[in-house]
Amino acid sequence: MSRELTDQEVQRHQSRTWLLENGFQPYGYAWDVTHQATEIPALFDAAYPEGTEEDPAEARKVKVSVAGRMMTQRIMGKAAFFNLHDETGKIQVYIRRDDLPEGYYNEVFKKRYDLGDIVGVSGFVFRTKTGELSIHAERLELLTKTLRPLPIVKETEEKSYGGLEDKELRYRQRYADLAIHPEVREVFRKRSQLISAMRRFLDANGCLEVETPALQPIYGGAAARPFTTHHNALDMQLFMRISDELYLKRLIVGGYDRVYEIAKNFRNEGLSRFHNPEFTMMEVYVAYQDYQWMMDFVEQMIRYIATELHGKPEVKVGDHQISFTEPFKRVTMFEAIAQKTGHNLYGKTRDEIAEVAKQLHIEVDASMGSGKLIDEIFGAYVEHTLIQPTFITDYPVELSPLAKRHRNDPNLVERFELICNGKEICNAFSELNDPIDQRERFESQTRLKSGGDDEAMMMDEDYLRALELGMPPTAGLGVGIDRLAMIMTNQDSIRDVILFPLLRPEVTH
RNA sequence: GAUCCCGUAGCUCAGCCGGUAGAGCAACUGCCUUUUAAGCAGUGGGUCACAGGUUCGAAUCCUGUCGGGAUCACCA
Repeated sequence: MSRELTDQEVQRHQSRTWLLENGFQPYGYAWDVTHQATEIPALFDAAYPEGTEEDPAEARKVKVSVAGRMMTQRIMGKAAFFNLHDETGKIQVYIRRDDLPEGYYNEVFKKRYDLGDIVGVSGFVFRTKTGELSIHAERLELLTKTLRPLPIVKETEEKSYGGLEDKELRYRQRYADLAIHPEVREVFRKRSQLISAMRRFLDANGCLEVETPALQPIYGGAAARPFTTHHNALDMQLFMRISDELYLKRLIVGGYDRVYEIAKNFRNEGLSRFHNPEFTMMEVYVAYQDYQWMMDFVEQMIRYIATELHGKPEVKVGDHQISFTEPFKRVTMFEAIAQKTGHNLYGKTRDEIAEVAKQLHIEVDASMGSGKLIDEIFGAYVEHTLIQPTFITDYPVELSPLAKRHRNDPNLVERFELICNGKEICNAFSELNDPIDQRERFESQTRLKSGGDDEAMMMDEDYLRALELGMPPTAGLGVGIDRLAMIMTNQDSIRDVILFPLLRPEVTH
């Protein structure tokens, strides 16, 4: 594939060739980085206590060596300034013709360096006339020649200019987005910190991190359509996991009392600002506990994570200040619906509930059971109104084929979801460990499947065999990491918390 | 999958009641040894997403395609 180069690219290619032909390495091997940009002010302040900064005898004593991209430059004849951006921030560099080897400033720096190039600088730290802390370069080396122009961001105190606004380019060329937008790098740094905080919390609570198959012969653990693939050597159909739930519970049967996995799940469904076909889910299973215990556990975990990320158990999301401080509200699904719609559906028959749904302008068709209807009403009238973290508890049994029946009502299960900023971020239940009940639930799922519900679960005989060996009472929890990351980083699209979101293939004309 | 909006220079955008493309930054050539959106003088750069149609003439109007965004539906 060949492509017409733009004039700026042609010039950069020519510079690369010139450098090679004149004994300069356009792609260096290493640079001894002693400091990062944001460390330099403190270093300088420590070296020059009040009043000693102006003393000429004291000058040139703070030596640093840094590396990064040259992002803006101001050339003034025989001297120049540029801003060097590294992972942590930026620092201004001052270079003078007479400090560099003969000819380097005019022939190499001025003619062959371009914005975006990665350079190494070493020298001493000083303060310019206008007060900006800068590095007076004693050595300057080109470490990586860029062959394409990088969008340059210029900024004043109040405003920044340029940058990449095109969402498509930012997602497709995330490297460019990250390279020029420190705030985007910060979002993904926060995501990483979120996951490591979660891991610390789980580890500290005696949970064992495990790995289970992503390629599964039988998929299960959620209601979703899978991706299908094929193993050649075994000539076998495999599914990309939609959940790791059934494997983790096998490990509980095996005698590990607390296990968790941070897993990529794959669901063959539509894309939206809340859905990416592959997404990250943390699931944890704790033996000898129930969903009430799990509510306390997840509440502590979320509070811990928020505090680790923001220094306090609060976060601003859009126009809302969300607090994880107080005990989270706990409301049953029926109470929540009654509060928002005025209809108490508890104990009502399927047809009575369908009548209410119609009054509430929800499309009802004959295949919808009472559980489905209740879920629809909840989705339409309640979920988006729950901004502060709220536990919704006690779901209809037909929505939850892997959850244990409620101890006080066999039509319900002991399940909760944590809703925050109008979206579900956790789902948990007391795990069903009666193999006979589980078999019946699978069978009713199988009937749904043959009735055309392609999201219904498959019968999993091996999982039933495991339950027949005895699984202790267990509480299980799933946390949507991407959704949680959206809240913790104040992003309103899942694509802004996934480094490389799925897009249609790029077409080149 | 449905509806609406968007696609113009490397980047950000203007032009869109039809007359053959513009600005700022970036680039190039000069001048300038403490600038900071550096400045001053000059120069180049576009199959206006793609393909058709209407028209004497289309970036502009119409149709289709591709890509993206938003909303809706299913799901976390």
